Amino acid sequence: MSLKIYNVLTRQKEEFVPLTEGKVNMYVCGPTVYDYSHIGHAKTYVSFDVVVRYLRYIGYDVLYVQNITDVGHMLDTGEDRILKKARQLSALPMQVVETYMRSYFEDMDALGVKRPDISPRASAHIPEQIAMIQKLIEKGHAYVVDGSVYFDVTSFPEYGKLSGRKVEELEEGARVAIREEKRHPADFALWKKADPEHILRWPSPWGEGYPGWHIECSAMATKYLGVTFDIHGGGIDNIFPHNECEIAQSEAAHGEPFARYWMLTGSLTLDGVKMSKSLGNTLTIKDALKRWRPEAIRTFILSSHYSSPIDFSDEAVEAAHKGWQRIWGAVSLTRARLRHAPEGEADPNVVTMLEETKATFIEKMNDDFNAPAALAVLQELTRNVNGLLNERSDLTKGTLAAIDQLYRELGGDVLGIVPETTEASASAEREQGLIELLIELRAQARARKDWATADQIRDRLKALGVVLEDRPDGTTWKLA
RNA sequence: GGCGACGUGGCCAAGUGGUAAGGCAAGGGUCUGCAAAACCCUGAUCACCGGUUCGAAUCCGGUCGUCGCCUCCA
Repeated sequence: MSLKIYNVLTRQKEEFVPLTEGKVNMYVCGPTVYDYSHIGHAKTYVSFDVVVRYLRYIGYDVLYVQNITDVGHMLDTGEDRILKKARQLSALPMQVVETYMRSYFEDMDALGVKRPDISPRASAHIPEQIAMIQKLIEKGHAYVVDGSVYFDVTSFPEYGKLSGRKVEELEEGARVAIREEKRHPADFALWKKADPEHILRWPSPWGEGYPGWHIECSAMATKYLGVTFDIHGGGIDNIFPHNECEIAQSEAAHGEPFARYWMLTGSLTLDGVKMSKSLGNTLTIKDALKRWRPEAIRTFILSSHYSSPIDFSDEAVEAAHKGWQRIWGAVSLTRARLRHAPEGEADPNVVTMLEETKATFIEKMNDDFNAPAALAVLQELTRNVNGLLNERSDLTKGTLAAIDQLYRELGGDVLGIVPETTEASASAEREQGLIELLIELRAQARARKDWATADQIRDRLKALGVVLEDRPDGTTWKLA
């Protein structure tokens, strides 16, 4: 069975056939780095992280480009977001950019999001953007007015094909254009003339200015992925005008299709309402990570399809966390048992079960990256594994290693919710030794039915965050 | 006002024509010194109305409701 992707451009689920066999060129709109990243960013980039991980898992050579917007993104007041923040902090614009870009990568690293292969910055690609604008002017798709350049939407009949909007409708509902110099209210800026106080500025054929917001993505995607490439991703909230403008600029400039498959992620609300600065209900990734481990947040995000909107709430994340703990418990126990298991080949029956699990998992992911269904497969695997762990004391190293390996692939490599190492192996050797010593002493106490001592050890360790569980084959421990 | 999405058991959520995955919560049970964990068992006819069909959660029409976009947003 082959991979199918819901293509927003055609509003259909289509078989995925890359331009070049075995290779995927992919672009995802990145953040504008003017503040700390919030959990909405987490939803989008974790979603695409799993897309990239899966494409690689099934053998594609993926080139993943995600921009960093550090100039050109205007507020509706016409003010540059970066400049506004810089003024608030009395800092240089590039200090602001540097601060929040580093913060963004920190957050993504913490969430287990693999870094893009290229993270191009808009401010580092001014010449490419200018060249593209010039091409658009030459081809009659853009016009210059007093040092600024605008894209002429009437010159591109397909404008609106992604979002389903029509220029005529836009005109009706459009607010009074702030810049009267535009010929059509829907025309958008490619290049803006810099006012004297605007310090983010570059020389151009039209005078000192700065690029519009949309042109960077077109210019950088083209530079690194080619005129036509395979997948373009982003949040659904950018479908208009941003994504629409990208298509218009690129296809008008090159006369070739831009991205072939468009994948857009659903938005995230917080306790039922959209996050917004004015309501003050934003939750940064850093704050979320103080409450939940990254795997819990990833599991929560992957519990709904990437294209669905999700609502972030304590209860929902907590439920996802519990579900994750069940999987992680089975993985930890498998690895613990592996250390003392008898040598031997893998049990053929278990191997068959694992193969079926893997096949089903792939089937689900092939269906437009259905992570929630894939997660359910992992849960069923976990039920089977826990059953084996409970009932069979004779599991060999081969069997246990095969189980561990499947979790590493599906839960680790693809979904990124199964860590490489368990707490036991990750923690310091001395600490491990101390815990095991206490477990031994407690076992002796239990043997002589000294429950007071046994419980004291367990309770004290629990207070320190070390949870003991007595099983038929011995006591295991894990970090809470 | 325009465009679009959605409405599945207490909660979250898969499932797009053949009699409803999974997780969380709840109840019962097994195991256990106790606990924890795990395992087993128990529950929905899919917002409502009408239509198409041998047959629909799944297609069509309508009603109600929720949300997103249309202006900056991942």
